[in-house]
Amino acid sequence: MVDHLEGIKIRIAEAIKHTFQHDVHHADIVLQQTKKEFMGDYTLVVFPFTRLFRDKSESIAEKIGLYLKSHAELVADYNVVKGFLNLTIEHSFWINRLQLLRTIEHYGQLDAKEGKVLIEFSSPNTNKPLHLGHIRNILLGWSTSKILKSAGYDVMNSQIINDRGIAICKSMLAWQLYGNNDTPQSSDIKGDHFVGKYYIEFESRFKQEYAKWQNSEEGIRTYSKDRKSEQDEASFFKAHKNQYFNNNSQLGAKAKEMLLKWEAEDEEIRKMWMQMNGWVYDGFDQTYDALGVSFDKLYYESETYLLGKDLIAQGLTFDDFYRKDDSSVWVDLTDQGLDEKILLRSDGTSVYMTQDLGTAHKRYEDTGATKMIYVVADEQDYHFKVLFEIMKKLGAPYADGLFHLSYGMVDLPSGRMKSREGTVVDADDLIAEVIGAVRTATQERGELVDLSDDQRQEIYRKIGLSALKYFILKVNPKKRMIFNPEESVDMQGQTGPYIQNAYVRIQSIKRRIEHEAIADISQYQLLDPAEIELVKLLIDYEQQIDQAAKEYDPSGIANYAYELAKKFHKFYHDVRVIKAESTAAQAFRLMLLDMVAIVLSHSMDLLGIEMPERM
RNA sequence: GGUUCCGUAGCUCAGCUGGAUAGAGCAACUGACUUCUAAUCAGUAGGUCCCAGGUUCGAAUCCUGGCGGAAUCACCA
Repeated sequence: MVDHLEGIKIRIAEAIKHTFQHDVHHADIVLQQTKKEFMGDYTLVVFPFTRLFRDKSESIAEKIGLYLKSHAELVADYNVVKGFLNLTIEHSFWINRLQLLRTIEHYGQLDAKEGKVLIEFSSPNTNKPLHLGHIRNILLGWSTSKILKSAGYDVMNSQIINDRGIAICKSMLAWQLYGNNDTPQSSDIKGDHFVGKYYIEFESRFKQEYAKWQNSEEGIRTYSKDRKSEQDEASFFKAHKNQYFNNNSQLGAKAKEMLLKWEAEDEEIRKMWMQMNGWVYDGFDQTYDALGVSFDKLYYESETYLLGKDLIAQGLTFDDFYRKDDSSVWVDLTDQGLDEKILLRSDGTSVYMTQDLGTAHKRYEDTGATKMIYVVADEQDYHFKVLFEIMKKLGAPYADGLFHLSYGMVDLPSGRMKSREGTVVDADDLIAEVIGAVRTATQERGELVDLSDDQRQEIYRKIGLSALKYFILKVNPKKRMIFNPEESVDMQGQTGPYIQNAYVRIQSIKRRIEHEAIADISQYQLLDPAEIELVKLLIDYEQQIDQAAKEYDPSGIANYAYELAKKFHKFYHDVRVIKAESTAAQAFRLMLLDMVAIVLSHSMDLLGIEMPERM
């Protein structure tokens, strides 16, 4: 990664050395973009120097500025406002930079870095289809993975599929009881939706059963016996639901029996389980495909849920791990401001944490990854703090490379998504809707009429997904976000389609220019402000990637891509390319547009967004 | 109650390790298409950066304490 401003910084360090006899390393000098209400390109803030140089800020700025103007060929002019030294850079600098960028083979691909990274995202349960919450997770995971690759890491995408447990047994049971041997094929329903249908079926049958029980003798007796004072009937039965499921429910008993049979590897149950999960995977694959994401390594909970016990056995030889009288195993994390945490139940069975410890270790053994990123919603912040802390106590070699990419929940304008109230936004529906909205909008505009139907569909798909993905990724991950379905299909303003439109406009210009640009670009001297703005952004790109990778935050890239598109649209409005005033100007602009298109496309690719050639 | 996260324009969001008069988009209003695609551009209006202290030449940003919202604090996953 080159620091394009290094030349200027070296001169500033030199100016300081010469004028104030102080050694400042040029890499420590921070230049910021000059605010647009002032004259200049970059600004040096000199306030920090006042004490060091025993001089007034204006005077320091003036002296450095004067030195630069006479000694630094890149600095065309300067002005001082209070403690701010604003530097105007020679136009030749921008031309040089652009030419340099154009020679870089894969601009945006940073130097290879040490260490293998494994990133886990999506990680669904197999009892129902993916929804909007998964979409945020998947987009964040995919984009972060892309960004890390671009920053030079060797990255593997992974997910752990929660394919076992009581939830899938509910779906299986309902299918067994009420399914009439239907299949996704026979009923023409996508596999994951098909299985989800039976999960809902179970829940609704269970609800009926429970309601009936509440009015039975036993139900009434339980209520009057176990209710807390001032607890009304509705809230009592709401709280009692789990207990009912475990102790009284016939459906509950059957589901639990099925789970036990599954654990005992009952042949018939395992067969049904494989069949139903197979349907779900077919469905998931379609959704992943539609979103344009893929995984390198899959883990299944059914294969990992027993892991971790060995690690805990080892842990018992360390401080802070101990066995209680009832033979349950605990770890004491109070020295880290956390609690004591159970790792093995008194009957020797494992808990969620046990499994996660084991899985992390297995992944390290499988892949050698020393950085592992978990893309999981912020409701599990505490869990991961504890997990990572235990790993440290166990002395795992990858313990310092563990990172929880915690993100906020997705709310609807009406509030939280609730499956019980049917407000969950289905992933497949959403994808179909955004593409449909684009189709309608494009047809209204009357564009693309000369293309084949297939070509048009492909463009609708790219635009629709860009609207959806950009809408989600532009928000800082750790913030809870409000997803407004209407705004998510907006195509104007700060949106994916706006950025795509910039790219499309460039392609359109290039299609209209037949000849190769042969003119000497350095003959072009009087750059338009819009052109300078573009070069400034372009030379900043790798810095943006580096930062996004350090912070595991795609929103920075999303905002950058928007800024670049915005500056381009301004350029497009202000400056002619095809009817440029000179051949040198045109050659410069074509080179500039090539770079802008490359960076727009690359940055959007980091977000998992494809560019259409027309729209 | 403990811990963590969030609080910026009517709405959705930027604001990098502290820097100039806090920025975008949407919505509202006004202009610009015989011009390289108007999914665009230019402009108007819109602010107690939750509140109060503190650190600093300088605080939306850092610290402390409040207020409001969310999550979590299971021998659930």
